[in-house]
Amino acid sequence: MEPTWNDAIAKPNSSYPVMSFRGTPLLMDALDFFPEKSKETEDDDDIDHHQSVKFHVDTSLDLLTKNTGGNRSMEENDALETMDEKSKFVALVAELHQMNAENQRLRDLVDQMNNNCDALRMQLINLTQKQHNHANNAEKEDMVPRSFLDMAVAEKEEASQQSSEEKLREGKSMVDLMHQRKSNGKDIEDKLDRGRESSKARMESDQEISNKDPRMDQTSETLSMIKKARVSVRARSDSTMIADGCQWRKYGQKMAKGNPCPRAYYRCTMSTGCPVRKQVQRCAEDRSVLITTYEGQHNHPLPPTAQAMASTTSAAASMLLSGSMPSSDGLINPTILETASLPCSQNMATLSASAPFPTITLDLTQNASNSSKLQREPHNQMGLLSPLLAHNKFMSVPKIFGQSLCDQTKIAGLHESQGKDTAPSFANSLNAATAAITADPNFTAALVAAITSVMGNSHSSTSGTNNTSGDEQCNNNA
DNA sequence: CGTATTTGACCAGCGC
DNA sequence: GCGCTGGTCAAATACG
Repeated sequence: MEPTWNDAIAKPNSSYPVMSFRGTPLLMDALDFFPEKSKETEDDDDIDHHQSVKFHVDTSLDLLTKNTGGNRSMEENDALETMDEKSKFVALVAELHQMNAENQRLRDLVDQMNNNCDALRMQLINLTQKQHNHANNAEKEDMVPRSFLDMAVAEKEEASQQSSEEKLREGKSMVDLMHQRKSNGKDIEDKLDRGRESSKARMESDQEISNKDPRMDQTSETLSMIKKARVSVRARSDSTMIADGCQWRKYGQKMAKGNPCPRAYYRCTMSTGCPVRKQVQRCAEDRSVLITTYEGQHNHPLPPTAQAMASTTSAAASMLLSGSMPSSDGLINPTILETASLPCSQNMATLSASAPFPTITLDLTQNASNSSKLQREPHNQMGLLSPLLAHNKFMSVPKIFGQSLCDQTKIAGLHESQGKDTAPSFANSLNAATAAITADPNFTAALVAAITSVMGNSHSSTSGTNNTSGDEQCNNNA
């Protein structure tokens, strides 16, 4: 059991560095007036620390030896003054130590929170998969005509249960890999490839699984889909791009079918080899609406302003695919999915798992017209957050989406487009997939943060780019 | 001159 | 196989 916030707060580090000659590194950090020198010796052994301590000792001795041979009362006064200054100095140093320790403790807490978040996310994925399995088993018991997906896995269902869970864990480890942003993109690709190979090898070595099993390459398919999973943001903006905190370089522009406005292609330039790309296009119906589609995950640290959108993309991609993870039970075949709106969220979020890439669309334009104040202030879209913020701030976001997801009658249009055999399975799958996405606190918090970020910067030009591309021309023409 | 943008060419996937 | 479309590349161009 990992320590919680309360535990960490209630049990602060008892080894707060105080003024002493123990030679703790924090002492020198706090008093370091030569950071470069300190960095050079930062990785050295304890000998350097002893030398640092000796420096203080020697200084004290120098102060004391300067006044030898003088008047004894003067000596006492100097000693008292020195002692007074030293006590003040000690107090300041102790305060610095406390601030340093507090800073370090907060960093540790953030790390712990991130770890806990990841662990919870994995648990959520696991639970979702188990629910999938239960639903799938119940379906097969109830339904005489099985869907082709069920038929594909029916024979080995019982025997492959364990291997499915192993594959699930494999897939989760792949999702974890996607979150290792400190490694470069090539490393991630290599790890993913190795993971795919090991996953394939594991499945190949599994005598219980037929070579013709359609799930054979589903893990690799899922992984590629994770990389291709997209988050689309619709927002009203007069600028050519929404400000998401990242630096982008335009590498192409195309005229898309059915839209007179060109589509611009950007790639992230905050790090060499960053695989993140985005497409920016104005809506054909309403050219004041800017549609930004993100794809991929950053492989570098992000500024806080970019963290929100990146987290949204990352969480949405991983959770979207985890909800539709076909590796364990073949429950969802994304190619048969179609777009589903979430009416309770007033079409604010749309899950589109249609081929080839699943996409979550965040429609930030729906409520803008409902607010007269917003109409007077076309750039201000904070009103769009009202559906989220009006419900206990961030924490109610999953509930908002969850309610819509629980009402399967609201995706009736999907049932019409699907066969009778596949519709219930699809509805359950979509429900579970979207529930997994929207129940993820990381995603929902990131979603709200991203929306806030976008809204706060929608009227400003995006950092790193200042293009006058065709979409702006299109907007001007419109 | 270095960097960013533009834009036509090229490629892959898909449907017919 | 062919055409269409989306996506990417890279040379040319613009800009600071």
